[in-house]
Amino acid sequence: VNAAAIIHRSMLFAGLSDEDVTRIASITSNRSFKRGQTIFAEGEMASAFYLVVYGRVKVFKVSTEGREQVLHIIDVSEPFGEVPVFSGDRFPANAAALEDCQTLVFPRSAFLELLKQEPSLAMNMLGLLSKRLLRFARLVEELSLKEVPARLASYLLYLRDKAGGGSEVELDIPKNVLSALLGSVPETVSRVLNRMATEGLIGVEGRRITICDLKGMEDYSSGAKV
Amino acid sequence: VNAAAIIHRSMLFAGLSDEDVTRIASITSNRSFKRGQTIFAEGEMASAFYLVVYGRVKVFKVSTEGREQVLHIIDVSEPFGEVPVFSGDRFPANAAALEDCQTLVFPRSAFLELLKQEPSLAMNMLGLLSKRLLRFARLVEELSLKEVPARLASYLLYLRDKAGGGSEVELDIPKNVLSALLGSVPETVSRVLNRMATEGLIGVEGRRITICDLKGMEDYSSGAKV
DNA sequence: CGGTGACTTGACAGGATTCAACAGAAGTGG
DNA sequence: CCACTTCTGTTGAATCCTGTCAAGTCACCG
Repeated sequence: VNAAAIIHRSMLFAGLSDEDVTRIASITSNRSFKRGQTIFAEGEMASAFYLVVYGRVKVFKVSTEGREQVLHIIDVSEPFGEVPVFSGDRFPANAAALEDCQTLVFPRSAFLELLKQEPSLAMNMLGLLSKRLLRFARLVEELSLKEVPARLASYLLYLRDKAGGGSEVELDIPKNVLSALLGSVPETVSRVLNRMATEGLIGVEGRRITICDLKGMEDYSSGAKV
Repeated sequence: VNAAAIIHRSMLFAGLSDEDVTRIASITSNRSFKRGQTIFAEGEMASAFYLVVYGRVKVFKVSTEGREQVLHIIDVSEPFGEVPVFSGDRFPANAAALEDCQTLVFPRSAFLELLKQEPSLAMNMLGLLSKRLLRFARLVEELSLKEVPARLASYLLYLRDKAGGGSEVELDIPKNVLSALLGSVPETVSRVLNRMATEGLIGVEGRRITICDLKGMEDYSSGAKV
């Protein structure tokens, strides 16, 4: 696979010259993972971060009883595991492959070198971390202040936005991963989906969901009681 | 108040020359707030971020029903409201003064200028945002995967660490703010505190708390059922 | 002294997890 | 190609944590 092409496509390295990109590509190596495989575990020493070449990755925490909370779903051309590059030296969460996937590995020290030489790369990284903070702030808000139906409605509306705004959306992840992303369990998500369907808000056929009552869903997602 | 002195003391501007510090100080202005006063509200356009000179600030989200979730307690010499400098242009949360306090205001554009000229400032900011991400990751974990007693135990142990490790800790915030920080309500926190006391884990006298059974508290904070 | 805010306690209700059982789908291997 | 296991998803019943409502105490301040 062409490392330079992927680097070029990622937001993190946007605006850099071709020359820079090849220099960046030269410090990376490749690692592939099979579906379900652990990429790194919480508490492990971190000497590098990753960029997804193809496939998707989940970043998650695990409770003592084994329940998972997904923090991020990482898509193609997005980086993950970058926090310990700047703070702490261990991964603060786990990462595992949602599908067979390939990653580019950026060694910490070499990347820090690059950062110092390339101010616009630092700015890109600041933008990336800020976006992550925005995401987390929303996640905290939903976990603490909203109930499961509101979180689910938010996610469906988010999918709708991402798809460009039709009335049909398709779940991009299995429902057990979805439930872990919403901070719940598969049973509850299944029930809520059912309830929304009987209330006429949505139609459900497997992973394909039709949003019938957009306004109703927006009310749900804002946390209004029904 | 001497802006340069506060800037010097903050982690964000660590390692910069005196010359740089005076230049930085020159772009700031002062704003004071009374206890309880709103500093900024979620959704407001953000043209600047803040640094606490004295007093403390809470950064928080509010639900439609009015319940609060505290995201951060900002101490002296710490910055807040810095996310929209790099991503989005509106504050993602609210900020209010916990006590009468004074802040230094950093206009966005002038600060971005400085960042480009001073690579080590960018590195400091990357470290800061990463620490915030670590904090958020823990917060999400606790909200989603642990119950209130575990969160409270974690916080008490955190206070103990901060105080240097005795058996006596003093709550640094009122209990209603504490409950909003733990993602709960005053009633529940009061009850849990009571339960821990009757179980002999802690002693409670107003805001002064004695940790009697350190191991027991650590078990609690890890989420182990009792 | 009236009043506001911090804190506590009791009763109650309700959302959500847990446990258990099951149906399909998917992937494996002989 | 089919039997078998594994994973995904669903449904029902019971339990429990936790938030809500209501009332009341205590301390502090104008």
